[in-house]
Amino acid sequence: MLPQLESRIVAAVSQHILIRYGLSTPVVLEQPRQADFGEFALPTAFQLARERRKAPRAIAQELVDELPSIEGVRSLEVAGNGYINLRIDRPAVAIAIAAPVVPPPPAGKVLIEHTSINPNKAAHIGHLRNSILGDTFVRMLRAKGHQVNIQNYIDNTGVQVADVVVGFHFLDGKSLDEVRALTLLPRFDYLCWDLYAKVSQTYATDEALKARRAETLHAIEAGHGVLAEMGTLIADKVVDYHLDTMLRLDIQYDALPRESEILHLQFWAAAFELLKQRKAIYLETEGKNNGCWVMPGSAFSDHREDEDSKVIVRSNGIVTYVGKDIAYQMWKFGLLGQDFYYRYLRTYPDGQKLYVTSASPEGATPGISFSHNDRVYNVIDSRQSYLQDVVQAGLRALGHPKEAANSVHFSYEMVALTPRTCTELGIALSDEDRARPYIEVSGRKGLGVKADDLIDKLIAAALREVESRNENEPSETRQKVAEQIAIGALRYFMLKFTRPTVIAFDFQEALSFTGETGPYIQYAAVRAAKILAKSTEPIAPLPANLGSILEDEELWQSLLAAARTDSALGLAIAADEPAHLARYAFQLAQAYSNFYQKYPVLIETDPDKRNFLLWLTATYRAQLVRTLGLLGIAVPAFM
RNA sequence: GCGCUCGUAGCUCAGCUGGAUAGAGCGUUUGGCUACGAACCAAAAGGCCGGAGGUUCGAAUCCUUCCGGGCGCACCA
Repeated sequence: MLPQLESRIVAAVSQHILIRYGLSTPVVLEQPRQADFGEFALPTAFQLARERRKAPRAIAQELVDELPSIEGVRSLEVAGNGYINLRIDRPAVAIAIAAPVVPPPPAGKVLIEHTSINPNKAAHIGHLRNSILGDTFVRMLRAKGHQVNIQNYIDNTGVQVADVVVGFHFLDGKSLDEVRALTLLPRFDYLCWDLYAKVSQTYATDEALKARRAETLHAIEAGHGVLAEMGTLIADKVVDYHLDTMLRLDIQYDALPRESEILHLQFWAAAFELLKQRKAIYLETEGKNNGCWVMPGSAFSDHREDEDSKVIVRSNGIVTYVGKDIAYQMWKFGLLGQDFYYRYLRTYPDGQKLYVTSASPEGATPGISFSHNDRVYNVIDSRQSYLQDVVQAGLRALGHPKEAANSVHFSYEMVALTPRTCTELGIALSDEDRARPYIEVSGRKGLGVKADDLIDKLIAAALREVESRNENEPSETRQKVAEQIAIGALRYFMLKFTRPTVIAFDFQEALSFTGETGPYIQYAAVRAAKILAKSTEPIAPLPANLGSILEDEELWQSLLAAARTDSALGLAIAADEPAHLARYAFQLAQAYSNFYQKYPVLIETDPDKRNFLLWLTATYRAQLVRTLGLLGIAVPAFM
């Protein structure tokens, strides 16, 4: 494949520069702006110009004259004011592309935490962005040979669960049994969605109810009594719904670490001792934080003065959220000296087993651990970057700079709603809000789009299209195809924006299946499959001599476009940016659509050329399927 | 106030470690289906890359500064 050739060129040029000039200038290979410039371009002469104090063009000429020949490279030429353009040996590359994908060498053990939705209400579109980003990055890393384990953290003892318990018990006067009965009704997660909004709004006017919140939270943290039981019941059921919702998007997990176990196994106590020993935190004896254990601001920021230190343990002795997070992060790297027990929870349709943490060995599956990772990605929205900085600083202060450096906050911006979509949802907006580019969603206000509602809506829209185009297909297969298209549309929509971009969600835009969308890419793969299915002849291996076929510039460019998947994957991983791969998928589909239009395959009369076109169609098909697979998007049987 | 982040075509966004004439989708205008299925293709119009300085052979990209959005700076999670 192409990457081998690329690294061969880079190696040859670097070595030459080292020998000839004694410089270890990093060599970069670019794609020329215009196709007829060649396959690759080297801007190396510009870099050397500075050190050699010589005109770039003269250096480029010197390089071209003196560079030894490189296998697979046909010619070098100086262009512009110092570029070196490379033309490669086309038939050799074509044949290399046809070679099977070599499995990557085993890489390090990686943990990715994503989803991590508060288990007190249904998932919404913002959560979908998190899960889709995380899941896609998992697929990308696995394709590169990493052993990845996927964690979905469950904060089942936090205030948000407490709020819903308050709602059922104190606001609606429900007993434990009554709540248990409710959990068995359909869409219990939607019921909680509404109740959570109701409770949050009632707090504003009802001080007595607000006092119940602290009481409930303490009961849940302690882990016994009716309130705690109710909390467990609610959280477990809502998590079940979240797992089902995510499974619709083909998103799975290996383990669900729960806050309740972090409390009961006293992870924090172990971390606290280590933090004190290493003097990473100290007991404040004056000022507003008097009596608290704090981390000095200088530990996590160059800009912060000491008065901005972060409280880790409150003056009443109770640890803060960040404190627990430091302990959890230590566990991820195996630095805590203890582990969870793991209880079997469910088996996914593909046979993959899911485990949930447990506080005792009873009922636990022995011999399992998800700790001791080399690298950790936390997929958490960018609003929490300050806290993630503190967690990282904690590791550094404990004397683990390597682990701190391998802690990645895989941050992303929120998903908001366009004013138009708010209006469609029946949400009243002020004139001020209507003028804004987007409106932030809010669980407390019940303002948002539920994930399952959106998926249902997408499926319905896709089904209408599928039915109008495929009258003869049975309804079950049409339903299945509509689901694949809907998921493709949703996943691509969430992936095409880079992480720091706020997505202003708009129904009209999300429900569109034309242009730069998942279905466009799926459609390209389906069309390729259709040609291959209709062709009655087997595809012969490419001959060494392809004659004049590859001299057709457009055909050659088309072939080249189909060969860049590995490069695109590598760049996307290096940049921690799934959007790069998503964009590549779209470009690949565009290149294929263009080829499809321009080169009718089955009616081609020259048998050699027909075979080549068939071969290229199969190559495109394989690359499209593979790239879509990395994005978690299936290719339907028809569209 | 401090920190982070963004400002690119009418709209929504790409632009990887600075590199050749700044790209795509939508929208607009025009052309292409007796079909390897048009969820498509081709073409056109549309840009002082927020402003001003600087570094460089070269800046949308790096630095400084200003302007304008967003987010974060709890003994909440």
